[in-house]
Amino acid sequence: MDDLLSSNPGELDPLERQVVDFFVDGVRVLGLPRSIGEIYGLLFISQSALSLDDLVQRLAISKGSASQGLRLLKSLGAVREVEAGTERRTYYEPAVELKRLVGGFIREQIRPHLESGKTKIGRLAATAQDIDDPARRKFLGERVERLEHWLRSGGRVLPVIQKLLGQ
Amino acid sequence: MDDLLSSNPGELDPLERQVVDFFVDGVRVLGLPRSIGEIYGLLFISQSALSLDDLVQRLAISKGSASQGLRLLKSLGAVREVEAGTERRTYYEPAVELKRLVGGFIREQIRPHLESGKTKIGRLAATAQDIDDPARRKFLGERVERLEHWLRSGGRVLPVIQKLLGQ
DNA sequence: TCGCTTGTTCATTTTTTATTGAACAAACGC
DNA sequence: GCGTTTGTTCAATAAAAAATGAACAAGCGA
Repeated sequence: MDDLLSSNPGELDPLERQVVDFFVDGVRVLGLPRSIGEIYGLLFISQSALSLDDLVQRLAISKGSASQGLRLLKSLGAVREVEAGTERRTYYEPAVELKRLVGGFIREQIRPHLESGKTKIGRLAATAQDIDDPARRKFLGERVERLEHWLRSGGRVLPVIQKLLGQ
Repeated sequence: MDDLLSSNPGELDPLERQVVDFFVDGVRVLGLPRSIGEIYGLLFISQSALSLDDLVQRLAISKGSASQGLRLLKSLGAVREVEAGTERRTYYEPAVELKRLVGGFIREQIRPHLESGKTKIGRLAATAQDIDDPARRKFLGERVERLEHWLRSGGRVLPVIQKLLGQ
């Protein structure tokens, strides 16, 4: 029951393979699993939206991987569900605007770490206060300040990045 | 043969533990192995430079890990060897300037990926040219352009990041 | 209600990545 | 030369992360 442009059989053609591999490499740099790159890559190069089952068949991955991968990609704002009038199953298409992709990554993967880092440094500062030896305590205070400076800098840079990529 | 401030026995004190754990978490975000965080963390919180053997003993890691970890950290410019007048063994101290750390990470871990990405997109563009169907070819051309745009944007943002963190 | 389709969850298995440690090299003094 | 110290390499092992797939829900129509 193939329609004209999508729903191919089991294998990827060479160009699709090339694109998928490109994204597999790309997401590894970001510390994300390969299935994420495969899914996004295939969506990126497909002219029509794909269903979870399309992804399972074309990429030869499990339903579990496809489901989890789509969830993460949705949380990053990297794929959206497409309105399919009368269809029951949902179809997905990629977000291709750099601004959105970077924004989602920063929001979901970077900011939470900056936040928890801030908390940990707070605890660290408290521990450092309790050190008896004054010279040691002074040194630790400097180091803690250094960490705080790092985080502040990080927090200031992120919006600039987003602004620069924003169009 | 302990001297006054360094060369402690086998274990880390609670504050050292806290700092080391902080960096272990930190480097995981960057996709680096935990031993990297342990080594850098201990150096960061130590008032005197440490030798490879100090790291092995204090962190209870193998000589192999310490050696490889130091190599990576040196390549990132995150630790430097300290001049030890008459000593035979070499001692290491951390680089704590954000500029240097970020610069090293970009140079060693980001730029190479941007470069290889550029190459791959070139090959992709070539493959896309050979597609027969004109509509499909047009679509692929647009996607390739999109990728090229992403990489150009990335290349433009990196220097800005470095500049903003540069002091 | 049942049966069928679509999608999610999570314990187990597989794959990937990091760590270990033994063998090796290099540098030094004697 | 030899013995000792310091550090590196890399094949084998251990640890961590991702993928699988079976069991489970949720939605829908008959």
